[in-house]
Amino acid sequence: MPELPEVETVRRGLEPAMTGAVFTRVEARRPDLRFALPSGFVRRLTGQRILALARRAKYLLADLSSGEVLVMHLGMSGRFLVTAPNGELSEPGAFELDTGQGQAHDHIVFHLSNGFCVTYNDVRRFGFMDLVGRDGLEASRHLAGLGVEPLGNSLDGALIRTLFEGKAAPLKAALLDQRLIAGLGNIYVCEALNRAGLAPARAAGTLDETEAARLAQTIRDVLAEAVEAGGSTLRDYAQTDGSLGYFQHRFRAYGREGEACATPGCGGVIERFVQSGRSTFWCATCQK
DNA sequence: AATACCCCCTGAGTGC
DNA sequence: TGCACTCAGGGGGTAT
Repeated sequence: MPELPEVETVRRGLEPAMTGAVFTRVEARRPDLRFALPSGFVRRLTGQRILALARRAKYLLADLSSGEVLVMHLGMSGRFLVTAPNGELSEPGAFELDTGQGQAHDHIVFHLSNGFCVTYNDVRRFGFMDLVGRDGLEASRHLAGLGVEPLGNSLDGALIRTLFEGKAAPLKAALLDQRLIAGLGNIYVCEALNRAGLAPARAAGTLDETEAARLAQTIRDVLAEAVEAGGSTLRDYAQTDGSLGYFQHRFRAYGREGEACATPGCGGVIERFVQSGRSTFWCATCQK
C-alpha cells in the first residue's frame, strides 16, 4: 500500500507494539516473500529485543539487540495487523480494518513479549524482509545508493537542480528514481507535479531556480500533509469508519481522469497517460 | 551512464 | 454466471 507517508504511518502504528519488546516466537509461514527470507530468519529474530523502529525511504528498520537490523519493505500490498494484549485488532495506515479475509496471506507473525502480536500480510507478495548487520546497513543491497530523504532538511530547489542537472529523462521518471530522492511513488509524484504546475513529461534538467524551489516545496507539503492525515488518525485507527490513512486522503490529480483540475482558476481537466509503464495524471492547462 | 521495458503476484473491477 | 481483459501504491533485472 505504501508510499513514504503510508510507511511512516505504519511505523508510528507499530512503534508502541514493537519498540522495547522481545520476539518470543516468530512464524514464517512460507520460505519467501518477493525474495527468499534470509537463512535462519526465525532463529536470528527469536529472543532479540527491538531497540528502535526507524524508517528510511519506504523501508522499515527494526534495530535489534543482536546487532542486526530487520529490514522490511511493504511492496505494493503489504500490511501489518496488530493484535493488542486485550485482543483489540488494529491496522496502522489502513483504510478499513479487515478482521477476516486477510488470513490467507498472513505470511509472517511476530509474537512479542509485551503480549502484542504483529502479523505481516501481503497479497501480491512484492514486499520483502531481510536481516543485515547494523554496521553494514547503509551499504546493504537495499539501502545502498538511496537518495535524499524528501522530508529531511536538505531537499530544496538548489538540490533538485543539482540532482536533475543535464537529465533528459522526464520529471516523472526523475522523481520516481529512488537514487535521487528516496520515498516518492507514483501517487505523490503526480500530486506534487500538479501542485507545482510542472508537466510530467518535461525534461528534468530544464527546471529553472524558481520552478525547482516550487517543486521542492510542493513535495514537502504533499508528503507532510499525507503523514499528518495518517498520523492524525492513529489514535483511533481501530475504528472502522473508513476515514483512515491513505485512501482517505483526497488526491487532486491521481485517479481523477476526466475531472476538473483543482488548481484555483485553472479550468482544465485531468488527463491520464502512461509513462514508463505507470499511469500519470496531470492537467495540460496549468502544468507546463 | 542513462533510459526503456518486462517481470514478480493476486485480486478487483469492467465489459461482453 | 462466467470469461477475458485491464489495472493496481513497489523495485529489481536486463537489454538497448
